[in-house]
This record gives sequence, C-alpha cells and structure tokens, in this order.
Amino acid sequence: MKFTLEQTDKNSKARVGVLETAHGKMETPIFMPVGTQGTVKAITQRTLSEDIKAPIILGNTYHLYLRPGTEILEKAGGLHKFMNWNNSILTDSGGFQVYSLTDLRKMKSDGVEFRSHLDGSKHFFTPEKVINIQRSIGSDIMMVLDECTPYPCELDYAVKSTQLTSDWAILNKEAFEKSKPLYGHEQYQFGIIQGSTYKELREKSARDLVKLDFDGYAIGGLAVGEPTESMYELTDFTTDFMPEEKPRYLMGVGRPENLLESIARGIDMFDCVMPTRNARNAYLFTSQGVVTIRNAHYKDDFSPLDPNCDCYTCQNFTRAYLRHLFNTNEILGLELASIHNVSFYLNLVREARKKIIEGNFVEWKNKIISKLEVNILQNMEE
RNA sequence: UCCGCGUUAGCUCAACGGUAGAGCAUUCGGCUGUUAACCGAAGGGUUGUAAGUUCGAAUCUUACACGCGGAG
Repeated sequence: MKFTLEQTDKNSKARVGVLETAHGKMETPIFMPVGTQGTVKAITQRTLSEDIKAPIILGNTYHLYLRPGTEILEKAGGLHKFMNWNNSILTDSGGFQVYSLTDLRKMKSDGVEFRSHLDGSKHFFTPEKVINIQRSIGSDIMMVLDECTPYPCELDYAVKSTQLTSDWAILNKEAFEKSKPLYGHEQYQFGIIQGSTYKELREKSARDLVKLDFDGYAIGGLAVGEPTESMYELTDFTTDFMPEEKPRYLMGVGRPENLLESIARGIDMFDCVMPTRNARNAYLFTSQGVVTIRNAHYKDDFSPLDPNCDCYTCQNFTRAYLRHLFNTNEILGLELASIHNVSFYLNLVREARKKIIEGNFVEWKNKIISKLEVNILQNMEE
C-alpha cells in the first residue's frame, strides 16, 4: 500500500499523509462517506465526486453479498463499474453486522452464521469467504472479518472475542494472499484492532495484528455506547501500538468533534453514517453548531444553512426552504441535507489537514469544538 | 317538506351505559464500521347545542342546528 506520512503535528499526535490506491490518491486525514449498498444515500456519484470531491467511500460486504450478490457484481465488472464510481472504495467486512444484527447471527469459532434480515436465509461468513466476497466487489481496501463487541462488554467475553478476532486475522491474511484481484487493480487489506474498553486487550490485539503486516490498521469496537472520554482515551492509547508508516482508521466515528479529537490522537481515516443518516433525519452540522432544520424557529429564516459553507445547498437555498422540504416530506430535502452534511465533514477534515500543516491545529480544534457539538440556537443565546 | 345517515383532538376515524383512544398533523428530542426518508416523547377533547331517562350518558330518548344522500 502506498501511504506517505508527510508531517506529524508538534503539539498533538495529528498526522498529515497521502494514501494511494488504484483509484486515486487521497490526502489524510480523510472522512469516508458510508455507501453501504453501493450508494451514498440521496447523493449522486457525480455530486459526490465533482462537487463534494470525496476520494473514497465505504461499501458493505454483508449487504452487497445479499443484494445484488457476487454473481451480479462479477458480471458488472465489480462495484466500481456497477455503481459508476471511479474513486476509491473501502468495504467493511460484516464485522459490524455482528454487532448491529445481534439477534440474527450466531458466533462460531470459524465464522459467523447470519440469518438474512431480508428473508431469514442462512449465510455462513468465514474470514476466507469475506475476502472472496470483497474480491468480487473489487474494493480498493478490504477489511478483515472481526467481531465488533457491544458496550458494556464483560472482561471474560472481551478476552475471548479479542482472541477470536486475532485468530481470524491470521485466516484473513492467508485468504488474502491465496486469492487474487478479479478486475486487474490491486486491492489492499486492513486489520481491525478490538479489545473493547480494556487497554490490555487493545494492546494485545494491536500487537497480534501488527505482526501480520496488514496494509493499514483500524480500531474497531468503539463508538458503540461507551462514554466519549473513554473512546478518546482508548483511541489515544491504541494508536501508540499502531505502525507510524501505515494508515490508521477509526471505524464508525463519528460526530465532527469526535473526528477532530481523534485526529489529535493519531487517526488518519474515518467513516460514519452520521452525516448521511442525520441529514435524512433533519439534523444538520454547521460551522456555527447543529441545526435541527425541522424546528419552527427556521420557518422564516431566509439565510443560508451555513454561511461559511461552499456546498450546493448552502450556496443556493435558505433554511426556510430546507425546513419546508422536510416539513412536506419532499425527497429533495434529503438530498440537499445529505449534500451539505457530507460536504461539511469533508471540508472539516481538509481544514484540519491545513491547520496541521500550518502548525496551529490544536489551537484551532479547541476553538471550534465547543461550537460544533451544541445546537446553534444555544450558541446564539450566548 | 318528508325519509335515512352522520356530527368525538387541527384532519380522518375508534370507543356504542361505567367520566374518551389511534393514525396523521403540530411541537420537541435521539441517531457514531446503516435492518434507519427512522425511532421516541410531549401538547391538544366540558364528545354539535339544549333538555330528559339513569347511581352513572360520547353511547338511550326528545327537540333544535349543521352536513351528506334519497324521495317529492
């Protein structure tokens, strides 16, 4: 994997780098919008690449395996061609579905048995199978099959689970080396560090995985309900055991302020459903705080959603209009809101990168973070 | 003019003798590797009006008002 670490912040563990896949280069820190089923919900590929300039998005192995299925994906020539996306794709393994579909799966020593959330049919996911599915998808970065543990998680279970993830990591690696890309472009593989909220397990997990020499490393199993401080502390602790020269990915995180705090703790890559899901639920992130656009307060607010944002939504429409669209349940509201939230996230990490290079990242982060996490109406009262 | 049906929350309707509920709407909140255009909470009704029967009436009776349909 081509990852160049260009600079490290003097006042924090923040890093600036460039990551290159067969589908292009991306500057880190980077946020990857989630496109579980071969679409970042409510945003076209054109907008995503040309306007928002997202260099990479996420797909999901479990969901794409169920629909459209590997046969269709292979016939299409892989997910890139199927969905007409020419930038990079990272695919999650289904490890998160172990957590989110907990009632529909059974853990076994050699894999996970899922009962489809669609028709109840049974599907057995092994580390090898998950690699093969991701070969069919053709993602640039494949994630290993892991077990994302819930919070809270008893120590006994966390010990066993972390060991299982380590054991599977070996099988993932073997399957990766045994198999080949199907579409003529190179694919990379990231390992996932688990260990719940236990530092000793996080350290052990990191050591186990680093031994296997993956192309990059992720921290999984966080942002599952633990206190935010705990998430920060575990992230800070774990990045010390992750190789300097390889990309570090904090899975499933998070709110804008979570991104900044995690960048300060040495993370290079993020993904989260929050900008897209919350957009569809009328919860918008702005430079001045959170805007819950359904609120009656905005019914005659003809100012732009975020005056400091250059996205299509903010450049062309008012808060009153956005509220109207949500109020009337119009599809365009979902699109405009999604475009803004994803733009906001990508602009945020780009700005962070700039600040790291300029040497004033921590100062900047501390200044804006208190604004970001609060509703804009509260910010205005002060 | 007569006959029938109806009138309950902003709207559409439940409850048919034991002092009213839902969906939608309204107001607000929550979403962290998507089973999510989702989920949750709150506010909102002297049951068209007046009288009667009854221990007790949205519910039964009568009159009136309004609406819809039919007959003439």
